[in-house]
Amino acid sequence: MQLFQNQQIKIYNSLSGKKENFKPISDGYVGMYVCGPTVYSNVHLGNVRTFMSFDMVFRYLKHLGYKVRYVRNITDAGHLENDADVGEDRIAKKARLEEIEPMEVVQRYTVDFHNILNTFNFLPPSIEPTATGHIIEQIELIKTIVDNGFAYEVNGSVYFDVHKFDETNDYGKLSKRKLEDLIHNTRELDGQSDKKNPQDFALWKKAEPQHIMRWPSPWSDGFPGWHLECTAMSTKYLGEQFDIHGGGMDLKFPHHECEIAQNEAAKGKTPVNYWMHANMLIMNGKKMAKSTGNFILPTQIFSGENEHITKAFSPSVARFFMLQAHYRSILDFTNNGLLASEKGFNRLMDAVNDIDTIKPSTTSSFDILEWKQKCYDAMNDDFNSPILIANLFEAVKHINQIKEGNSTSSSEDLTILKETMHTFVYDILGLKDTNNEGIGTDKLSGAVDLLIKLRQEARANKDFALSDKIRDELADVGIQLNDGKEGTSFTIN
RNA sequence: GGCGUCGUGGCCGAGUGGCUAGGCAGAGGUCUGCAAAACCUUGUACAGCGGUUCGAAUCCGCUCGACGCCUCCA
Repeated sequence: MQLFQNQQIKIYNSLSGKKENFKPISDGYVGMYVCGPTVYSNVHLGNVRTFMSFDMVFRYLKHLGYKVRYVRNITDAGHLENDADVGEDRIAKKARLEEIEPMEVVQRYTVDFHNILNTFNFLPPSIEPTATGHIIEQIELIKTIVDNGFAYEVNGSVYFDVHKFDETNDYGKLSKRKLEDLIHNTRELDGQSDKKNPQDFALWKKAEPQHIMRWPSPWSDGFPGWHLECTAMSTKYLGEQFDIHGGGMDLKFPHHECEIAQNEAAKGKTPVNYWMHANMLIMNGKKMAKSTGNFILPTQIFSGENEHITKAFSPSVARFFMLQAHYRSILDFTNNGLLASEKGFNRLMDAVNDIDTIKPSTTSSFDILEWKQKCYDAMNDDFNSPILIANLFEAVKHINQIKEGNSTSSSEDLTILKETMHTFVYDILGLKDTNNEGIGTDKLSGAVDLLIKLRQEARANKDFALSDKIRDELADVGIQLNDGKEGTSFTIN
């Protein structure tokens, strides 16, 4: 394994609001935690974007030679739909509606989540813990927080005392909120509340009699608060302090803020060195969210069956589309954007494939090492994939110019070019050449090659009726012939 | 109402105190029997109004607009 740890990465840290030089706690090792999905329905594309951003981070850190422990949880304990003390949790609600066990809901959508991520060519995380598998750790954590005086029990439920905490610590440092402002702006919710203050959040909730997902605890039969699981699991697998914590921008407050508070209250330490937040994917200018119905499912993109798109797109095209925007920017999902990305993606892949057919020269007209460093520089600058992609297109242009005889490359440089392109395109961006999959590996290419030969003969005999018939009918079944200087090749659409 | 992010050429989308982002579309060209595909060439944009500066689209202030969070949410 080649090491590239001399590359200095800068990460935008949400906590400081600045780009900071990345320095892991232990040299050569990185601990990264990312908040995973609540598995109560199919993941939509917005969810995927967040996880894709961190998949790219994971891939790049690994490429640099870091030993990365990447923990991404599955939230399979239901949490309430609102902050009132009564109400149904999302998983239980789904279970009731579909007349199945809550754990069937969890299983169904966990499998769906994994399938979708596999289709998008995600690397699996190192550990994928579930909330329900860590109830004991969560109860222990609550006990510690209570012992430290930062939580109180009321009627079998335990709440985090935000006001008490804020006397000695800084509640709101991540989301740049002041408790003072929160007091004035917290909405009054219906229902009786046991909380001392509306800003307090639940660590443990006593279950109503009909609540199915419940566990025994010193306080009541109940279930843990939502913010708790991430603290319990990140601490267990990454330690009380670790390097990177990621998640969607919408989790910054209250979820991540509460995680910090829980850690500080329990361990007296601030848990995370670098907080990273991926921005939202929007559609039609509005946030993609299950709760509003404004969303698109990955399977609809692959099939084209959604009113917002005119055709199907491959997973790699969708991936490429999302990586063309920086992870901290809001990205608007549009059909035109996908269409543009698809063409660009195909051009990129064609060029990567063409490297093998290039004839080397004795000299190079392109500074390959400088270009390679520019690729690293882009990624080092807070994982700037759009700049990286711009650089990759510079190489595409170079490759095409060589083919045209307007540029040259030595064979050593070609080797570096190919290696670097493969590294960034396949290993780091995680793209796959889906369009040309299957070509040359089955009997199809032999058959098409025969048709190409027959068409060549027809053309030589000036039998254009026949040659055009072959061309057009192949096009009808999705095989496109490409006439070039070196003969005719084909692509499958 | 509070906090925060943002407003870039036809579209998408980077970045920066003075020097080309990139992709798509458009235009011109090469190739071709004709096409398609491919390739080459081509664009001087940064919401508005003030201010700082030798110089700002980039820094500061205000205005307008969009979005996000403040309640489950990637």
